[in-house]
Amino acid sequence: MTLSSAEVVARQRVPRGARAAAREEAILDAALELLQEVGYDKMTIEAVAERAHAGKATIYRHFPDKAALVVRAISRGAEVELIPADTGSLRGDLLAYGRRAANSACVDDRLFAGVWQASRTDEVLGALLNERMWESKQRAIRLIAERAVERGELTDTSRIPIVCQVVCAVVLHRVIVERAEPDETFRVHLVDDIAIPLLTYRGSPPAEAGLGEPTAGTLATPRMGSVARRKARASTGDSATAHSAYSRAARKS
Amino acid sequence: MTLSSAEVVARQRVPRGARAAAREEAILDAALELLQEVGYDKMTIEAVAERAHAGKATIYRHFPDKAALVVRAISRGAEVELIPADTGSLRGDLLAYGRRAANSACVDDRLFAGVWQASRTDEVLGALLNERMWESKQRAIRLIAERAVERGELTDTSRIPIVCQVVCAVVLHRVIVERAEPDETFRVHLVDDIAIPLLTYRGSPPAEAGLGEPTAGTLATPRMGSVARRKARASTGDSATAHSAYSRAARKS
DNA sequence: ACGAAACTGAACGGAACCGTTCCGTTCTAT
DNA sequence: ATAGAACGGAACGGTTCCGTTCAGTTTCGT
Repeated sequence: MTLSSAEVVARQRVPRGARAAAREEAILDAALELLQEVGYDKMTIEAVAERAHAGKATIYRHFPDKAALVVRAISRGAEVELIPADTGSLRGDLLAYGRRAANSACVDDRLFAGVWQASRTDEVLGALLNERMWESKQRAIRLIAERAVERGELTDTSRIPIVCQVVCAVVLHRVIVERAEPDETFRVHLVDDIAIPLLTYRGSPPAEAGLGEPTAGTLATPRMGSVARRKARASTGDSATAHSAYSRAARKS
Repeated sequence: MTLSSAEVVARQRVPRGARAAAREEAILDAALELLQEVGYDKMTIEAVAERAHAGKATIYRHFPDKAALVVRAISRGAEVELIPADTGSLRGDLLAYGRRAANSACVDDRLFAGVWQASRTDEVLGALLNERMWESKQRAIRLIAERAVERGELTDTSRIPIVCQVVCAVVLHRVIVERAEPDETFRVHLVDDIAIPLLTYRGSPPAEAGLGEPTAGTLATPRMGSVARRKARASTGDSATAHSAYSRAARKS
């Protein structure tokens, strides 16, 4: 009569042991590959099973349904955070990070494009994408910029958020719209022609008036939950203090 | 025995007349709406028929299949090119263009995200997206920058392509990743904190060494055909002469 | 006004895919 | 070594969607 909640919720136990872990890994790898190759909708469980040399039954023994499999597959790669190396200079840090992050950025962005539609109706997936595609990279670039401030290479911190946004955006554009890889030529271009000019620009400071939330009212999907955003803020410690009105408004949401 | 090619190819004639044109318009409108709401894969012919108050048979009388319907729907909106108004100043032109283009950019970018996966295996769709999402906007921004050069507001033309790329990228990022609208606050930010700093930056000129094609070899989809690209080059007349090595390499492809 | 063309709505076959179930085999824990 | 857990493979219902066909109605051209 008294069933533990685990027994009620988990209708069939998830397999344990060494073999089970190996199969699960193969399944998640196959799923992640297919997600960026054909996207969420065209990724079939049968195809995942075939690529992982697994039976469909095994997949459903490990994951309750397709959505859960996708969420697990995507969150798997996001577990290791990429800490930018300290090369001693702002430009060196940016280029070094670009080299290390190029491959994963390429994968991430294609993944993002393949899963974006599905993430509009799946809040968990949306939060996951937001973290992996965007906030994680924001943190890395912010860290690099803050080290440059400590070195004295940079005095104006108000433009750091802008560069985070622009760098992420241009890489996404490169991979998705231009359909090309972020190769070395591109990375040098991104650092020398875009990031550094924006960071060192000495004009009137970023506009301070006219805040206001971005008007998300007409968007079909509710904006992201605040969990991931709060987590990001905590981990970066808000050490860059002088942000433009725009970036402050964006963070507040 | 002697059948005209039209009779052979078109197994059933496409309806003619005033009513047919009206139905076709309603169908294309419905398709375009659904494409940005749910994406290519989840857009069903039944849903298009229902939203257009049309029978499915009518749709298949006008279009051979789903792919053709989607291509026609997307190419429809791209027919009117948005010519930026001349307000007398660079900043004014950029803001004015931003205001006029904000709505369509929002639609375009969501559309892009919804159709991107399908465009990887459909070359026609890919070329269409490239034109509508990217080259069309590039031309507009380039025109604005060239007018600023004529006015004397701008002397260094080498950074114009960079700004085209960055502006398009940041708008896409705003709509797709940040999932917010490109409202007035954002547009001012984009112009004052990003576009103008990049255009007026006076550092060492964009790098001249290390050209090389972007390595698109590992991409599953063949890069864009050259038709749309050639058209874009012809219409802008190559009047900005001094481009960085990066932008020259990108154009050459 | 009247025949032809075009339309809506409904139904259908065929294919794909999800999630489940069964069976015979292989691995694992003890 | 052996019992039981986990596996691959195949098959199955149920659902969805594509593309077609067929009735019955509305609109157009002449």
